[in-house]
Amino acid sequence: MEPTCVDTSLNLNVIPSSHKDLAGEVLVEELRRLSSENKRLTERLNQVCENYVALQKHLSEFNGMKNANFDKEGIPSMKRKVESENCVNLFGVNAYTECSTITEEETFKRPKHSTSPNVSKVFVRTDASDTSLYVRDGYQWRKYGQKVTRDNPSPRAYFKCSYAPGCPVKKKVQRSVEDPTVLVTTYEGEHNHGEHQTEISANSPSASPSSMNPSAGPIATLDFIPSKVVDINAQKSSIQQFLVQQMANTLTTDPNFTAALASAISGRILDHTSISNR
DNA sequence: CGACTTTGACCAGCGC
DNA sequence: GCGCTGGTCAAAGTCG
Repeated sequence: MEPTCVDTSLNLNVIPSSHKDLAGEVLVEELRRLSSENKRLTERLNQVCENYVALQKHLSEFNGMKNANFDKEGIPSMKRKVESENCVNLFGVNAYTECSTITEEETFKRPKHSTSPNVSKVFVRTDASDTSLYVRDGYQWRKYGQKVTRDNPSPRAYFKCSYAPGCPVKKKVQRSVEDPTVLVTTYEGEHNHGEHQTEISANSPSASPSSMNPSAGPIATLDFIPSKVVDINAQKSSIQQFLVQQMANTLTTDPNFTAALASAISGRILDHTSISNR
């Protein structure tokens, strides 16, 4: 399966050569600026696509290795660490990916936790300057502990879902060893309350559904289903959709771009009417 | 005043 | 059995 990337490059080199007045020059300048910005975004997108391809390759290699181990031993090894090296953030700022896995280590090593077999990980990139351990995901969490673990100098925070009374879901949040700007969030269990739109981003203490503001920044959105094997094609298309939406949002919310577009269209219309009036 | 966070203490599993 | 480690508890502090 060949990963395909969305071609979002825009042809912004539509510069009317006959228009040499002041407004035209401003517009040309604006178009140049937008062209360079578009180029930057295209480069960024290419980088994301490359990361995605690398991740897919990594995943297929890992799957091959895992199957080989099962064939050889019949049972999964309890010592294997399977997750942290195989889950990579696909995006840049405040974006995430999900690794729907059941941690073998936790399932077999600590029987007392086997009542919550659904374990999944989410990676959220944050600002380098930010040291908080809060990940906004649409649910309300109550922190009940924090611990420094042996394999990671940054503390691990423990949260329980307080969105509904008696909800068994817990999550652990810890910064990645390799990249301290990445928050690794581990979810355990399933919510016993109704479905809820989940929006994942970093740095929102005590995020409650009512306090969420979708316009407050780039927030990735997707239905979060712990431990379900997500179809890779669906993932791909959702990623592409997300990228296109991000691009469209960036352009449509940019007042400079919309103003330039409006003046360009009105200029064209005026041109057209003045020519037809002659 | 209630909800939430912080943080030290405690508990249980695991390896030696 | 003992020490290490991760996970949880609960009292104290903080905030709106």
